[in-house]
Amino acid sequence: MESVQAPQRITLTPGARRVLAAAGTLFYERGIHAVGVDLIAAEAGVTKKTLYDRFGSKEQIVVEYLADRDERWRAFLADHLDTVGDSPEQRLTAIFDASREWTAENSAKGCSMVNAHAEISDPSHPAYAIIIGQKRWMLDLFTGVCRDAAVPDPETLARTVLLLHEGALVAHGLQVFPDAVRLASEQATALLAAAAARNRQG
Amino acid sequence: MESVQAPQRITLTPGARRVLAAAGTLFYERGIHAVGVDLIAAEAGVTKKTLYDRFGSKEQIVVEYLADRDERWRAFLADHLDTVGDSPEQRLTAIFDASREWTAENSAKGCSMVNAHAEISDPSHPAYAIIIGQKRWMLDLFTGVCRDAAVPDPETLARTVLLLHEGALVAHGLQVFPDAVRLASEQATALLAAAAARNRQG
DNA sequence: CCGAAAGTACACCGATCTGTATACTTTTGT
DNA sequence: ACAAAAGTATACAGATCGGTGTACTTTCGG
Repeated sequence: MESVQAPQRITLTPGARRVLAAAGTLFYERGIHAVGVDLIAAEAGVTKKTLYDRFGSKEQIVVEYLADRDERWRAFLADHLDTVGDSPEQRLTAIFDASREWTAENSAKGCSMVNAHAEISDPSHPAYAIIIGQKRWMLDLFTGVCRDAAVPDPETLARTVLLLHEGALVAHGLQVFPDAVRLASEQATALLAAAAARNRQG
Repeated sequence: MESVQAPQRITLTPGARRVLAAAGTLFYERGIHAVGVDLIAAEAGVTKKTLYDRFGSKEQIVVEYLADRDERWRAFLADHLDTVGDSPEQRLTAIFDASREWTAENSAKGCSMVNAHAEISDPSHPAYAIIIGQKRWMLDLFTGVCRDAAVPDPETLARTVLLLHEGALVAHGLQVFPDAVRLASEQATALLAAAAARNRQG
């Protein structure tokens, strides 16, 4: 079943692909409102005409930017999950390992969804659904892992793991201390192990 | 001792105070780059001349906005800490209680520092020091609490508590699930208690 | 081989952006 | 009482914003 508010996507011609790549870097590094369409077009080596023929509006570029990043993150994560076994411990570790790689390569300034949310005030903006959707999806993912583990309250554990994960992205982006995602990983797996042990004894 | 990079502050005349109040609301709710000086002046009931006579530039308004919010948060937190005893458990709970109140009243869209960071690319921007400074200060605060508690590794525990705290602000701002700060509070205090118990036994 | 799709080059539009200038009035501390 | 500080009203400047229009060229699958 599709999401209730699936955003409208466009077909990506070669030029559109370069626009999306340029917009992705610029939006993430400088912020959405700080980047103009002229700069995006110039950076992509494309005329503004082409840009508007493909995307129609700057808002649509923003939507494609977030949807594309969301898509790539989920694929990246799926690849990592495919390499490990079915045990909850292994899967949880794999998720955080993926996050660690991803942040090192693509998210030095923190989570693009959180950052985009800071610049969008209107909840009816089509990008809103993507942002909230990814966080809910991550929570559901953690919840599935925790349910598979034999723990007393998988929903609460999953929420706690999400807090650690989101906190780590922030701490990494603001460079509060080194290797925040690794710490989050260790603490999350420790919580899972402790909850499982507690359940076996109680 | 003062911070190495203390930002330049201005004297707040009545007009400047209204500008700062208006800018605070607008910047937080709509984002910094999305708000123009004309709107700030109009909302403050002040002419643009007055605005520029007091602040000199929009960038300086941004600096004052963040410095003021940082100042008010620290004062708010100090008030809460004054009402409780010296025990680490009480102080940690007081910090999260303050956060819960603060987010409910002033931070429905997440942490203003994190949100501002999303819009500022230049690390030499005077606002940068304020943003990073607050997070480091929060980490130091948590570290102090954990050191006072008899736990094996207070620095790591403090970092973990910071992750829970920052994660909660994000989860609250994006409304991933209800009462995220309360969950973070419960989990943080549980971690502190567990670490203290482990230390007494080992 | 040909037509449609995709692209280039470039001029242009109205709105909005940060910031300034001029001339005058109100508030306030001593 | 008086001068300095703080304020109003308003017009303006130059740059940039998102977005459009026209005329021409390139690419490529059936």
